[in-house]
Amino acid sequence: MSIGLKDISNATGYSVSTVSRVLSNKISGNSQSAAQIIKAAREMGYNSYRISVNPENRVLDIALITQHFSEEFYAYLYSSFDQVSLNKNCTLTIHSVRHSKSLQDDLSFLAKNHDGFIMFLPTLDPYSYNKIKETLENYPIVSIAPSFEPIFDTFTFDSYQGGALSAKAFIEKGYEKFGIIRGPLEKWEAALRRNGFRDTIENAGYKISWDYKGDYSFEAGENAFHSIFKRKIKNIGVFASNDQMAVGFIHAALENKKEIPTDYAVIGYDNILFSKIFFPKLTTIDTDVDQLAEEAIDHLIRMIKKEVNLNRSARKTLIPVELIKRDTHK
Amino acid sequence: MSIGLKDISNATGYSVSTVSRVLSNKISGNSQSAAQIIKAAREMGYNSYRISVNPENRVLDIALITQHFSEEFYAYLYSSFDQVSLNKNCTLTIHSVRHSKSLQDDLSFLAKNHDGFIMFLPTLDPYSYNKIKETLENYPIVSIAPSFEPIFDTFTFDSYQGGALSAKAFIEKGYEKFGIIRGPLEKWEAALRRNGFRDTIENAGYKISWDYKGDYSFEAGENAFHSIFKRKIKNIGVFASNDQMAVGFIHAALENKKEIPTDYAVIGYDNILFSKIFFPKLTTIDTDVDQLAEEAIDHLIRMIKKEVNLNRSARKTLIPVELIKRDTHK
DNA sequence: TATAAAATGCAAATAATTTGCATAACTAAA
DNA sequence: TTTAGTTATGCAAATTATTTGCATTTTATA
Repeated sequence: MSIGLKDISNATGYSVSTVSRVLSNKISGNSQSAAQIIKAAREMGYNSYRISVNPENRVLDIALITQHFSEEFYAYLYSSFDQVSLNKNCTLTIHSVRHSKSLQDDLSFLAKNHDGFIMFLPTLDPYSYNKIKETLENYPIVSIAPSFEPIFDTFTFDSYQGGALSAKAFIEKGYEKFGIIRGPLEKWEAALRRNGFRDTIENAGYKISWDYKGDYSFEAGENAFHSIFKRKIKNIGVFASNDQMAVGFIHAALENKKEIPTDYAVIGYDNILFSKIFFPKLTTIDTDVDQLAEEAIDHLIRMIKKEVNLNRSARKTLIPVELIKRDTHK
Repeated sequence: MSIGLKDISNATGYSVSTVSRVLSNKISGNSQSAAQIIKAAREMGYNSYRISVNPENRVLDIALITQHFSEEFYAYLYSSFDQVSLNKNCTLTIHSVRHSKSLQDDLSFLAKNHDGFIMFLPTLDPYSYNKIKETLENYPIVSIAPSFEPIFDTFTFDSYQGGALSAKAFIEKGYEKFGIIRGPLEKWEAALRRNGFRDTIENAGYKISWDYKGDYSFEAGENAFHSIFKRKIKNIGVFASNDQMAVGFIHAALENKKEIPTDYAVIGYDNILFSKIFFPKLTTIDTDVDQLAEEAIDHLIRMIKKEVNLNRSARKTLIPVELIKRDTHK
């Protein structure tokens, strides 16, 4: 049922005529009441274009809910989703809730103007996720943020596999000492990368002899080098949980006249643009954002078309990752 | 005047009853007519929430019209505009028209759902800009793309000043030989950066002894080095039109055992994240995207509130840039 | 080509919005 | 505090928009 003046009248307590006059600007507006009515109209989705038409015939409006950060990854993400949604005949709009004052309200509003959400909110806590699920019951949502227990159907990269691939690459080349520069473990994907690496090393009968707790920053990589340098460990395979830390590590190593990969072999994670530019070129784990976008949007469309049962419990789909062999290991 | 079934009926040739039935899903939909009607409804903005209410009392909906590319710069741009629009009590949504089949149609549609546009379409030709201006007559639009002759009120970085600052930095440090790695000159800002650099060099009584035509890519920077290396020029101040080329140049120089800044001093442009990470740390021109966003949105809001006369000819505002002195010159 | 199912348009019925008018609330000046 | 002028509000009537019953046409399928 679509929202009319009567609904806004009920919600605000003003008569239908007043609501009408405010909304057609026939009243200059005691700013009090006018603002109140306008706000309600907007929030309730007065006149919003979301017809009860079969989605089969329609261009779907999809919202990518994210938190904008000034990182290359976000540009990749938006670019991929843009391309894919075009191919699927959807219109994609991007909304940041990074500075949102009330996530519930913002999402409710967006839900009225879109057919479904792709959500990338990696820093959101499970409580808030559940709140969203309650508020937007049965609304089509796909999450692409790594999480332990998914609240919504989730598509995310196989971080465990990424760690395992790195370990395998070192083992195959005959390394016998292994180190890791971890990401912040409260981030689920950082824990997975570490576990994948560690389990594979240990299954092969080795162990991790050096473990540095980083925070994904370039500086953490530099500090990691100084830590390992002090301990005079050498000829070791180092798995960095992201490329920034890997680059920071190598940077500091080069400043200290060390050789890469002779003294320290390094594998990073993310395959950022600079990883192939950096000297030496970085061996790293590549994530195929296009594939992620493709699968996430496919699934969301099926949800919108009610081809997926929204009442079953949420499941998680892992997108495989790949090792790109370059010049910092071997 | 708001759009009703009658208007859609007129536009499509179907009776009001048919339109009504299609739009309320009472007809399964001969896909032909149904699709036609639904499309028209969407395009004409049936039921779209854009009330003729005084913008004073309202949250403004602003669209950032862009072309998504996987470059760090876009992440910066979105992040800045997101933050600023929040402070100004606006809702910002981001729309890519990179793969748009009909720019006119897409923009017309967006215009019905937003109060104004921030446009960043640096690759668009003047003809298309003029087309947009015609189609969306009197609709509030601010452009932030560099252009020679602005069609819309434009806020853009002072690229000429950037080139001039680089030249001055070299001259002050006593350099007497100067080179430039140009961006593609069909890009207006690349021409400006070059002109600013050249004019300043020539006004000081010197001349540019080496000029390489690049395309903003890392590889162009590498090739630029090989070109200058063959010609055995040394002790020269090289201004690269962007950081990627600067980094490419330095990268190739280091591979060939040259010293930076001793053999070649380099100044880049953009201050990308990696410019301070790269070894040696890159001297570069910094652009304050937050300031750009702030001024562009301020102006757009004034346009929406009709505090700016939309009929006067478009003007261009230049946002100053700044030289960040690091380790690749001196 | 026959036949059933779906789509369409007209006009009537219903629903939503706007407006005239009377009254209430507020504002500014005496 | 009073008062005149302005603006806001609600009721009910008027207008406008949308939906629906019914007869007819078109389309799809055997």
